[in-house]
Amino acid sequence: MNRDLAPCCQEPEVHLEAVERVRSMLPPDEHLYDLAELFKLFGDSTRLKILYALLEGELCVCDLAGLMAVTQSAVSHQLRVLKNSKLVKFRREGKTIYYSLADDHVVSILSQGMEHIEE
Amino acid sequence: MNRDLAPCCQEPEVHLEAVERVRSMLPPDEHLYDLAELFKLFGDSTRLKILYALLEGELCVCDLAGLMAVTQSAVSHQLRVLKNSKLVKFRREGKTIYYSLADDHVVSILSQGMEHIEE
DNA sequence: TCAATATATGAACATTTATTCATATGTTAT
DNA sequence: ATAACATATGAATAAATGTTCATATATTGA
Repeated sequence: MNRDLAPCCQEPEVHLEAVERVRSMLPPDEHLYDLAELFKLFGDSTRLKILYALLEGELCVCDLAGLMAVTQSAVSHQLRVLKNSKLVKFRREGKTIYYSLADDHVVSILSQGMEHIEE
Repeated sequence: MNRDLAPCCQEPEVHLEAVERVRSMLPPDEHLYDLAELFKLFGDSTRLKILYALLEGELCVCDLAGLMAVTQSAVSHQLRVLKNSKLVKFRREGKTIYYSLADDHVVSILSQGMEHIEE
């Protein structure tokens, strides 16, 4: 890693001030990495559909699979991803497992994104 | 919630009501697909860093490359992605090309995500 | 116990995606 | 026109990711 690399290719002085200001305000790399991981979760239409479906309330795996015309296995795999990331939670009732949203932020993130789309 | 009901897989009638309600409220597939594409843009730490850097104002490609210790080529490729998606815009000044955010929504989407991370 | 049902999971496969390298394009100054 | 510089881009490579298939686990009821 070249931390003290010249800001601008051959004439460092030029944008040095702006670059240093930006550098000091950038979130730490670790945060950026986590944030990317979060957005990645929303970056798949299967997972998005699951999240949107769960906005209305809890649903079981079969409900979700039927709703979105996707294999039970595919839904299950994606639910695991969402579960591991603490975006959904679940409760068991006999053989059935009901999933629901675990985090209010999900709603606001979805809304912000959709607002942008609907322009 | 009145979930004192039987499993769904083999007896579709059971959660049928809930499923139908959800189905009627789901955004159209095309929207979901577009939304996934949007979030995918935020789902890479290189692109995230570019967007965060541009929050402070316009920067040229070399500024960005230097700032984030990444190849000029890599930055350029990602800038093209962001440009094609209308998240950044650019202006030319001689040999230098300055990039800046093209959309206010970028800020709010980033904020929402970061809020979630910082818990 | 065994069969049936709901869900989870591992492995394989196909697809997407980000980076690198080499080179091309476009701009300016000489 | 040529050299130098800033940026863009195509091809290749490697890594990550989503789905499918087959099978495993867990729960219930006979």
